[in-house]
Amino acid sequence: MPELPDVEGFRRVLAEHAVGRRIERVEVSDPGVLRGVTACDFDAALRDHRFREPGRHGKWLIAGTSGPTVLMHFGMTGGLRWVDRGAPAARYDRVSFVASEGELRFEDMRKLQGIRLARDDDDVRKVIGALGPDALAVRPADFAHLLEERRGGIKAVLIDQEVIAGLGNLLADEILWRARINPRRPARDLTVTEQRALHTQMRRVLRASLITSRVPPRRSWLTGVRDQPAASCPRCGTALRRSTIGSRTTVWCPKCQEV
DNA sequence: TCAGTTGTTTATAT
DNA sequence: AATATAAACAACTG
Repeated sequence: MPELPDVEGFRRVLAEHAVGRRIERVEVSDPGVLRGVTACDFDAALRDHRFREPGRHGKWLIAGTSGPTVLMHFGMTGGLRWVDRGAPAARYDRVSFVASEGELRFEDMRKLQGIRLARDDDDVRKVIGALGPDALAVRPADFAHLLEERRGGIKAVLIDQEVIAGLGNLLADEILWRARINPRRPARDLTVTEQRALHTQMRRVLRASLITSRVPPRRSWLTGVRDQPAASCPRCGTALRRSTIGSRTTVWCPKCQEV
């Protein structure tokens, strides 16, 4: 489910299929995913405009057009597909941007987040401006500085979108496991070596995940074994531990990631 | 029936 | 003030 690599995949769907296409109309089958705008106004604002090259910041997809900008957040279950015109609706299709060559479909089972309409750059900034730098763009020195400013545990800091944008639960656990850092270590207590390791592993995990547009559940990765009933560390074989941090399940290796 | 789910926000507690 | 936790959102799955 959507973390930075997944959203980057959705960005590519838009970039490969929808850029330059004229939006004939927007069909809203469930207005529950539209935030701060009615289906009628949304359609009217976008009609006859063309998609431009899309951007992304953290988990937000920034879909610019020749008119307003569409901001999409996929929550835990959202997705974006390009389909033939008039293709049968999937179970959780909520909004369809109809062009003459095909349709861009926003789907989302749980509707935890949704779609916003930004009428100008200022509207975009209201949403994106609250976020920290994108996880793929942050430089090592800035990364270290961000960690030193925070008092909380390192995992809570990594998934805080106002610190760094794009990391979710799976990515944070995977990155900490690779960097051999305990998720409850205070962020400001990390040594310079640990800060560097964390940044390096963050980039490495993200780059690998971008290829498949998801955190790959390979058995050599924490992500590949974390949901097994008696999961053991792919690196050392020690039984993995589970606990809850920030109300989400955290998995780590008590041997590789000693406090 | 119950617990759990890869995201975010809000209320409450520390 | 900052940090941590739980609940809520909605709709499933095992």
